[in-house]
Amino acid sequence: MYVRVLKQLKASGKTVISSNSLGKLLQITPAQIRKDLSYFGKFGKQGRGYNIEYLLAALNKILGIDQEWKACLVGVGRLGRAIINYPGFSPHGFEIVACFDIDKSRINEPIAGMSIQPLGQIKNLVKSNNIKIGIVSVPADQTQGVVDLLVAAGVKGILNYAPISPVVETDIIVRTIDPVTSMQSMTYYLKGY
Amino acid sequence: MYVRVLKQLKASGKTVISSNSLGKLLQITPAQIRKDLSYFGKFGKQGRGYNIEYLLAALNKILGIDQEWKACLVGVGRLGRAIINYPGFSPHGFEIVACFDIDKSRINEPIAGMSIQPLGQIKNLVKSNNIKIGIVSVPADQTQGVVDLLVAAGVKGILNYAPISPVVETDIIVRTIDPVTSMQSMTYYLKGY
DNA sequence: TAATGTGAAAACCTTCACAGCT
DNA sequence: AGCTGTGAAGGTTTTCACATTA
Repeated sequence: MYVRVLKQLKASGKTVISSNSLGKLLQITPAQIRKDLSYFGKFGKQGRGYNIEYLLAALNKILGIDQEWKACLVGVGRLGRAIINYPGFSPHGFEIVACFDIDKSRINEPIAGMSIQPLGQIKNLVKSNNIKIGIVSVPADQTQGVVDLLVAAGVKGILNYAPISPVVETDIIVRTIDPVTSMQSMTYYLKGY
Repeated sequence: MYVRVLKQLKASGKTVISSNSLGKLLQITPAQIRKDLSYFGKFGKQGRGYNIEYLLAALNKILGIDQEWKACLVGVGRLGRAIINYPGFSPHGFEIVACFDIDKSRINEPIAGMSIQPLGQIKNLVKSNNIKIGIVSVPADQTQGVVDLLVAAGVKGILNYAPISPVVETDIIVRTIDPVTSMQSMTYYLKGY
């Protein structure tokens, strides 16, 4: 969130921001912001605030987004194709360098400069390309199996688009994107209306 | 998360589950599950566990997903069209009943049984259709404006697909779906590898 | 004067451990 | 025997408030 807003502020030409104004934008308290940042270092100047460019660079480093990350995608259906063609990843240093599908009729089909590979190739390609992130866009009932394949191949992070919570070892980081769950986590607060 | 897993369990034919087994599936402690549920009532039987169907029905009610929710979508570009045609919402009681775009050339274009309307119609249609949720799939720099329009029209929840955090009154619930942010929140833990 | 960084206090959340029910 | 529901304990997170610095 910090990175997202700081980028916007930088683009808008601002150079300095206080925890107070940043808090307004992020809808969190100024104290929270100062405490959050204090865990990683001292990035501000008393009396002035934070230099946006400097703080942004520091956060990029802390978050590990000052480097390129390679990802592969499993499940080249409608959703998978949309993700592969999504132009938002590469400007942020995320590159999808391989994709896989279980459907034999799709193998070797060209897409975005790659060709679709069979699941059997996951281990090879993950290792040889040093891929650390797997994107999973397969049907729910195939998700756990595919996640297990990816983890066995050496992937450390999973971006999961299926509406289930795959079970993984604690050193594997999973982020699930599920619009229905997002909706369902709103309605509780909307009931009153 | 509970609802998601309980549905799977129900589909698999199971009828009862303990906090222990549920914890394994969700990767949280049994005590956490019992405490979570205890805030809303007593749903289990000592010595047996939770009746899956009963707990699921209770949670659906608590979360407000035992009813239909109407939504509208603003921004009928590539992403917007994908969302409108996504078949996952309606089985869960979420129905997109109107859509809007700023682009005049798209007005009245038919899509999924609707026709694209101009932004000026937001207020009318949100009120007349009792729409409580707005889905926003417009470019980042138009998001805040569109969110303001939706809120002014009476929408109480926003599902935001733009990579920014719109500022809203505290009684408005926002959920942002941003794959890049999801990725960026993983890399911190992946740095070591 | 304006704003950070930070101990201390307050608030909140998770885990423990066990009485009590099936 | 097995498992829930729950006070109490233990941790963690957030907020407060102020010394300090530009």
